Amino acid sequence: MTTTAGEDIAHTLGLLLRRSTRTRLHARLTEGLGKAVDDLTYPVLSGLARTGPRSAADLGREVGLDRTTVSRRAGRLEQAGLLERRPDPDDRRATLLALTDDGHAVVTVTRQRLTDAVEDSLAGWPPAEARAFARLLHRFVGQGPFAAGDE
Amino acid sequence: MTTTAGEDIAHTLGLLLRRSTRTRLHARLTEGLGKAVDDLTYPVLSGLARTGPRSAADLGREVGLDRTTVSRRAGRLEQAGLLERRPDPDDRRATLLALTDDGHAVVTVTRQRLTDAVEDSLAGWPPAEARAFARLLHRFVGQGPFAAGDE
DNA sequence: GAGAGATGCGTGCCTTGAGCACGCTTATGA
DNA sequence: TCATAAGCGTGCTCAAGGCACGCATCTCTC
Repeated sequence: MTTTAGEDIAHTLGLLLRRSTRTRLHARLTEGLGKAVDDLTYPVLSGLARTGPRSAADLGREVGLDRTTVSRRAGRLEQAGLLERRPDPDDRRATLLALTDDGHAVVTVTRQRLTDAVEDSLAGWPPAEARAFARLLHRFVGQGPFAAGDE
Repeated sequence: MTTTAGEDIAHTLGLLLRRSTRTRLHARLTEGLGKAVDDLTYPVLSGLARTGPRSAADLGREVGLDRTTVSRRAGRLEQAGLLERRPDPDDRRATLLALTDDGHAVVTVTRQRLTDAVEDSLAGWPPAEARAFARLLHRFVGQGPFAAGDE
C-alpha cells in the first residue's frame, strides 16, 4: 500500500509522542539523578536553565501551569538541593527560583545523555544523511503543527 | 557556533517532546470531539482501534497503567457513547472494551487531522525533500533511543 | 507624603486521577 | 466435586493541580 509522506510522518509522530515512549526516554535520561527529578519536576529545571532565575509565576505562564503548582514542584527540587529560592533584589515581594550548581549539573547531564543517545542511533548513518535529517527535522518542527504561533 | 547533527537533533527533539507542545497539539486534534476525549482517554480509543476489542487489563499492560485506571477511563468514554463493554463470549468473567461507530469516527478524524496538519506544513517543501524526511524520520524513530527494545 | 489599588507569594481546601486490596464470579485442573 | 487461579468492580488512600484567601510590598495619584 502506498502512503503519502504526510501520512507516513503523521504515523511516525504518533509513535514518537506516545506516552509510553516518552516516559521510557525520560526514565532513561534521568536515571540515577535522584527521585526528585521526575517528569514533573524536570521541566522546572530545564526552564530555569534556559532563562536564568525567575519567578514561579513567570515560569508557570510559559509552561501553562498555575504558579502554585510550579512553586510546589520547585519545593521538591529545593529539598533535593537542585534549586534555591532567593529574594528578588528589585522587588521584595518576589522570590526567584534559581538553579544551584547541582541543578545545573543535572540539566547538563540529561541533555548530554539525550545527545549521546541520538548520536548512538545515528552511528550507522552516512554523515550526509544525518546532517540532512537534522536540517529537515529542525525545519519541520519550527514551522509544523507544533509551532506555538497562535496563543 | 557549530553543532553536530546529534546535538541539533537532540535540541529539536527537546522542543518537540515538551509538554506544552504536546498538549497544544492534542487540543487542536481533538477540538470539538467532546470533553470525554482528552489526553487521558484518547490513548484508550487509539489502543482499541489498533488491536480491536480487548480487556482493560490487556490494554493496561500495553500502556503501563493499572487495569482499574484503564477501566475508569473507559467508563468516561462509555458514557460519551464512544465505547461499549461487551461480555467476552469465551470467558464469562471477562469484559471486552470495544469502540462504537462514534468511537471509531473519533479516532479516524483525529488521525486525519494530524495527517492534514503535517501535510499543510509540508506544503512548501519540494516533494523529494518531504519523502526523504519521511524516510529518515521513520528510520530514526524505529531504531533511535525511543524504540522499546529492552523491557 | 499618604492612601488606594495592584501585584506577588504562601497556604488551606477541594477535586481529580492513580494504584492497591478486597470480595465476588467464573475457569481450570486434579 | 472441590481447591486454586484468574478476571473484574469498588472502596480506600495518596499525590498533584488549581482556586481563593490573606498578608506583604509596590506603584500611582493626588
